[in-house]
Amino acid sequence: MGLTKTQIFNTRQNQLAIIFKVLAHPARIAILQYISNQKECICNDIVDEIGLAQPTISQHLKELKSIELIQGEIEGKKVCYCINLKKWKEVQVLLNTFFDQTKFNCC
Amino acid sequence: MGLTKTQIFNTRQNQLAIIFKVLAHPARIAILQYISNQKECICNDIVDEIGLAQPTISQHLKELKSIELIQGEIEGKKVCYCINLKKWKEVQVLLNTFFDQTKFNCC
DNA sequence: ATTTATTATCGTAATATTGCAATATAAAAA
DNA sequence: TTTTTATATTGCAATATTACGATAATAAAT
Repeated sequence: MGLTKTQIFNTRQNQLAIIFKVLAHPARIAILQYISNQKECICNDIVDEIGLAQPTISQHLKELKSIELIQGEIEGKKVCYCINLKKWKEVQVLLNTFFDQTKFNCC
Repeated sequence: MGLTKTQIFNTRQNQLAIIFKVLAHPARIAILQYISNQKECICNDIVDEIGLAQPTISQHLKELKSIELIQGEIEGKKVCYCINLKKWKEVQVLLNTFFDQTKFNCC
């Protein structure tokens, strides 16, 4: 096994799980925090800041891009990574909806 | 490798990542939704509801318990699992703080 | 006391994730 | 054109996660 049985869950449940999974790494949390506080957010600066190898950071950035939480704008040989504010807020609403929809009937 | 370098991140970043990781599975999302909408939240009912084997559900419940999102009360040979409302709200606040603290200086 | 019912734990196979060296790609600088 | 700089991709080793059969543990029912 080792394979999540996504087919037995609904779209919303799988969507939430994917979002949580992308956020489930301290490096990706740190990258998001760093990007959001910089005026110039260049990949190479992130490598210096975080302390992981360049390919590792590149891979984490790819995962953050996969759910569009960040977007990269090519500027010559550099890439400026930025928070996708629209998606960021959408995700926050989605997570809050999940937390608010629990009804606590039990115990 | 395959081992997350937690030591290079701060406590808050690691704490957030752990919470996100616990929530990063559709079965655990489904379990939380199911528990929160039942008056009687018995482990065996969860097994019937979700469609994964009993040991698998038991393992997922253990992970949810590990960050105290749920608590289990033994009732004879059954166990009543409930949302830990205090922790639930704490986690929601923690996640919202993370989302609100991004400042979007860039781009 | 034995059986039945409910949940937890162990062991293990399959798959996923993490991290990095090596290398590729692409654009600017020399 | 060659070199340098910045980022992405590939390939791989180490570790983690997912799922489940087998089994243990515990309490109720017979």
